[in-house]
Amino acid sequence: MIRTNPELMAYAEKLFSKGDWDLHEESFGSKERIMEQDHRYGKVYLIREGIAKCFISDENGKEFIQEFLGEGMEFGELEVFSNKLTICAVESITPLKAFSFTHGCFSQLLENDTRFNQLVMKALADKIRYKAPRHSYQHAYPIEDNIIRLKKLFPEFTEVISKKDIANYIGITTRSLNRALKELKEKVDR
Amino acid sequence: MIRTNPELMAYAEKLFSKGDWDLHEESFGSKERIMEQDHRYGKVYLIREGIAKCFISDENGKEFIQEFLGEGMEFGELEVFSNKLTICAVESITPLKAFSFTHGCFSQLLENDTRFNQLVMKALADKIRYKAPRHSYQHAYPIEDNIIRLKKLFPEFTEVISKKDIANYIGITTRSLNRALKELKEKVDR
DNA sequence: CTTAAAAAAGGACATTTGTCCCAACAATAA
DNA sequence: TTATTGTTGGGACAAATGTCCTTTTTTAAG
Repeated sequence: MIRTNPELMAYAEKLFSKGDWDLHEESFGSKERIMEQDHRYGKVYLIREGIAKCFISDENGKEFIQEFLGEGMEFGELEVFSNKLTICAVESITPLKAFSFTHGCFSQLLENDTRFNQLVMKALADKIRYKAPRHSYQHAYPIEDNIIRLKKLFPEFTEVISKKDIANYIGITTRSLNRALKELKEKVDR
Repeated sequence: MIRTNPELMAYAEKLFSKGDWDLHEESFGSKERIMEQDHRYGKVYLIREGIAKCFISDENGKEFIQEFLGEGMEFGELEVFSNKLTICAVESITPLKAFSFTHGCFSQLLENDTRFNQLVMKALADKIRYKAPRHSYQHAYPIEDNIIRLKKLFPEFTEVISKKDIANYIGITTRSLNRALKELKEKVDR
């Protein structure tokens, strides 16, 4: 549920400590908006510590959470490859520390550092791999099954992430989430 | 709705005609299964002509269509980056012509051909960009709106793609699709 | 042309999920 | 402390969607 990428994380640490790249560290408090949807930025971020959410919101203000980003996850990288606006907003859930690459620096690394190139490529591939079954599962199974699945994957999810965010992640209303949670509990008690 | 990638297409043509890479062309009839889910293959395909569907199916046999692949779209590439099993099955809808790269050839191209590397990276990024709003939209809006949207994007979609596939793409049953289509028609007639 | 098989359309009913509320209980600021 | 706002939990009803089945239409096969 909260995605991570230790390999990329480790490599970024190494690049940072070497210091020959234009790599910075930035800090954010919790609930800070780091990127807006449909905007243009010149930076790519890589989370060093903390959790953020990446979401799309529609004109009615409904949020649909794409991913919860943990250590080693990047965002803002898609806009390096195609010169378009952001599709997601990103907001910190906990306080955050992140590396920031300028687009220029990121491109240069991609071009000159084979290992970096591979890791970024793999990170993109993983994002695709991860999304596919998730959405199909959410459509095909009742809410309850989805929650059971989340609990297995990430037992303490209710402690870190708000109900609203969980609902927006599954793509349902909080009302439906509560109903499902209640029915689940009743089943366990019996 | 049916995705394409002209840039990558053009570049693959060029590579093919030069002939110094181990690149082959393969042909398939319609409704042929080209890749199974949860399997391992040693090839990456790039569609030269025709349309295919890429889908996940669950234990009950329900299909959820990820993408309709048109000219210039690749599949089987994710498995080059992480050594895992396929997540999707791929089946031709129309007769198909496709380039096939061995994993080895694909990797070498990635490493030695900067332009190819960029194009593949961009193709991955586009797959991510494309998926995000699609799923959020499908959740947030009633079926009717989704169909109207599809019609605008791709007016002739009912002629090429079966109702069943369209339903599986939107993530609904054929019954619901028919209901929505009927109501739409009635609205237009009035 | 005839028959079988597949795809499309839709009726009737059950179930799920959403909408619109309101109440209880924090956490926070004044 | 007292408002105030936000989060959580849930009741009652409405709307959307799915399930199951039957009928019609289209396509393919003999």
